[in-house]
Amino acid sequence: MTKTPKRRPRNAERTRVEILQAALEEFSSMGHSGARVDRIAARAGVSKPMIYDYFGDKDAIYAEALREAYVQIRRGEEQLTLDPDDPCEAVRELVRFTMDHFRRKPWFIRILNTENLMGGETVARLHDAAEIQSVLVKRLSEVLAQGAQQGVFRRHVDPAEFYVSMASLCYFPISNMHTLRAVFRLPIDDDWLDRRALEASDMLLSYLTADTLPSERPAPPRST
Amino acid sequence: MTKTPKRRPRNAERTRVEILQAALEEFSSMGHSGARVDRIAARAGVSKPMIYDYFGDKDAIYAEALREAYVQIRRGEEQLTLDPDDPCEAVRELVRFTMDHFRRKPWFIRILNTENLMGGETVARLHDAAEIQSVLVKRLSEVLAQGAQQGVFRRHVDPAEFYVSMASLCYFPISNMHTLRAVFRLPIDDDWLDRRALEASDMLLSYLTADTLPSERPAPPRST
Amino acid sequence: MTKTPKRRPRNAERTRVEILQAALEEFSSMGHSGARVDRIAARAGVSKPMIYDYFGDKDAIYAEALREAYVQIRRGEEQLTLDPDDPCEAVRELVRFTMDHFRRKPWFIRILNTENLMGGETVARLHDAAEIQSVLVKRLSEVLAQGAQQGVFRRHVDPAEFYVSMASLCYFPISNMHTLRAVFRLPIDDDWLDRRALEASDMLLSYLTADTLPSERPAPPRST
Amino acid sequence: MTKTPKRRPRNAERTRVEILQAALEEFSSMGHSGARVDRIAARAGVSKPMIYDYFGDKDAIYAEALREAYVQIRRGEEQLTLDPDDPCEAVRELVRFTMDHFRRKPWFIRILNTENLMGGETVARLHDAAEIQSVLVKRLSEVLAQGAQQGVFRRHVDPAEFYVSMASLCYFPISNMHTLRAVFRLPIDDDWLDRRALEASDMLLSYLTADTLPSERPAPPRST
DNA sequence: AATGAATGAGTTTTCATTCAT
DNA sequence: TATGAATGAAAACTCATTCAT
Repeated sequence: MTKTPKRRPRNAERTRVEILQAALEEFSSMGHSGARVDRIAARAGVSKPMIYDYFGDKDAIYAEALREAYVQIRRGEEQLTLDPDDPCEAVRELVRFTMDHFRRKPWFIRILNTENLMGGETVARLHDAAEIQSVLVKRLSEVLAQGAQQGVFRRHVDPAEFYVSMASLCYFPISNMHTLRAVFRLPIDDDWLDRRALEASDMLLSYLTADTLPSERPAPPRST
Repeated sequence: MTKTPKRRPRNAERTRVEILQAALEEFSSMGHSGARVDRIAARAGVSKPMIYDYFGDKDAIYAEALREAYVQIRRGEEQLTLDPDDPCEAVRELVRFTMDHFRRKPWFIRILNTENLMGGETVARLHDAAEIQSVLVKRLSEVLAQGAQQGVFRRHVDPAEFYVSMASLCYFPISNMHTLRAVFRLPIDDDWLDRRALEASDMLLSYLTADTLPSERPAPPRST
Repeated sequence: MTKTPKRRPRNAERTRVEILQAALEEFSSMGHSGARVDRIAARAGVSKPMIYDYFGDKDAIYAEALREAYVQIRRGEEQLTLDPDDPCEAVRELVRFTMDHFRRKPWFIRILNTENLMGGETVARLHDAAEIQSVLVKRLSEVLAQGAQQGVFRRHVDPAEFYVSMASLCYFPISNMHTLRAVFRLPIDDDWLDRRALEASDMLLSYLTADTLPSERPAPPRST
Repeated sequence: MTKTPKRRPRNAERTRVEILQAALEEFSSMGHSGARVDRIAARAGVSKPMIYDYFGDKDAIYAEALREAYVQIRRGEEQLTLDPDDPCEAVRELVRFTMDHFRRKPWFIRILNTENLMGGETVARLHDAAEIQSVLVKRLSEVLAQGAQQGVFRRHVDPAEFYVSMASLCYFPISNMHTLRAVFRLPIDDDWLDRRALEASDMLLSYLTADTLPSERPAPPRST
């Protein structure tokens, strides 16, 4: 007869990590108010008091979970390698990576939505928030420079602004999948998202490779 | 001696509308779980039991508030007129309108986020959800057809898919303004959003007016 | 078959008073930390949320209970009448009254002890604390003046200081009855307290009627 | 490689004493329910399980802390020497000593209050409680006898009862200092307590040296 | 012998919902 | 019709106590 141990073994670091991932999932699937400390404890296989021991209170766990979401995406971005000789392909790769990360780690989008719903008070207090996505923007910056130098891309495209456009096109179809499905009857699944990634790339590259921007062209002659 | 009635009799329809708007604001600013029936009552200037009389329970109010958000945007869209002779300008106008609606009625974006966070169960049950944005898609459809006929736009662009791209570019900078501000230190204000609208138009029109899509072009010769 | 009403009838004022007395008893018998909101609710025959509705939180109930204790003793003091022609008897009456109030309303002493254990933060914030025992001190003041005028009492006895002495002699035997019983094996009961009241009166009157105070007398000649 | 022991071995007796003093301070400043085992451990510089090893459970620590309070006061009383030839001065010295002990070891008064709030169950079970203050009562007894023999004090004064009066006058101004300050605006500080000690002595000596007690004197003629 | 880690059993507090007038 | 008063059920948080190393 084997003794089933009633307590989990003493392992502070492991416990901390498990609580954090559990919290990330709970907060991102239920929102801040909807999240339940009991469920975080259950998901993490830990008793409730542990959570308070490790983190303090619900808001503090939330803040740590939010930071964890950023840390995870940064880890992904750091592994990204881009071909410096083919800026167009590099842009495609960036789009694929972004769409993929949003898709594979659904809690990232969800906890960002939660945070924005709450007015961003917590992210404003994450002291290292700014560094977090710096990796991606730096990569993007290099790609844009490379493309411009090769004469393939227009010049003077701001990397952060361009990142916002790219992120927009990847974020919205995923974050709003449920309402889009209901309202437009769109067939939202992995294939559809792949096609969205392709379309996003096309759109971004059309913009980057256009000789002149539409807003700078002369008004076309009206058809009479 | 006449009894002064404490309960001012109210116009039933007006009361309903006031509760609905209060609910919309409460749900969109606090999320579904974060919303408080007390606060909805207070915002609407009504007693709590009234709310239960008119709507049933919290979920029912939520569902009605969500529908109300869609109804409001449809009302806006119906007033939109587009110049049939200038498809480019029409696209610009659509972008401006969309960005503006998202900006002026912040609860629309916020309640959509809330609904998507919750998995879209409620919107799936709104029986007329599909009709709701039909107006806009129909307008868009006409614009795309017109542009194609004039030889200005590429052919075979799906209006719903194109709408998703347009909405993405308008939605994300607003819905995620707080995290963007914290992470990228972007100067998010009305001017910035106006510039985003311009950039979105340029991007969309580059895509629509491109002779060939980047993904269909032959791979560029590598720099040696 | 009579319907047992499951809810108490709607009567805000009565409910408030009942919660208050229940709180006074609970806090005074269990101390601040030992008091349980559940028990206050049960004693008052009310559900827990009512308590929070009426008072706010545990500390707020405590503060109101403390004030109530003072209000109750003031009500007693206001009914006290003293014979102006017989200052000695008046002092005896005051002692009897004080001892009696302390004995009959045990929560008064107990909540004062609780409050002093906690450092008096709450009483310091009761804005009308100072007026509360003013009645008794004023009565006492008149009695001392009367006695001085009749040549029975010494002059220049400060009424507040004298009150402290009187209260000391009445308070301690009651507040510390349990430890006194255990340590001195004293037969503490109503009779004993009556004798204490008599002894207190004798002591106070000896002091008031002494021609000279012991501390002002010449040192007695040492016995050789 | 030698393991540096994190657990410094400690002198068992010293550890016990430190825990005890920490417990005494914690219980007397927070009350029985308000006391926290964590804080006792922290104050004592010891881990929580240590406390359970040494004492058993919270109630057991409380009981030991209460006994410790009595033990400490007894230690003080044993050092007290009184001039047998000057009973008045001896009484004064007793009062000064008592007031001083109450003032210098504030936890004594506070833990007695706590114990009395709890109904004295613990002190009733301290098997040597009765001996504890025997020293003081014995000294007092000798002083009273001496005074009576010298013809300075009345006879037949019960030492325990007299002790209660003396203790009352010293205890209450200290134990209730916070409420007295708030209610009577008394300037409670060391000087004030010194004056209280003097007044207490005067009162007690007036009583002891009075030829007849007020309660045994004929009623004074009424003023007409 | 000593303690960091863990938890069961509460305790305070909140909130959607309903009754009684 | 309208609402102040009331509550059951659940949530966040605490704390004495014990296990495992």
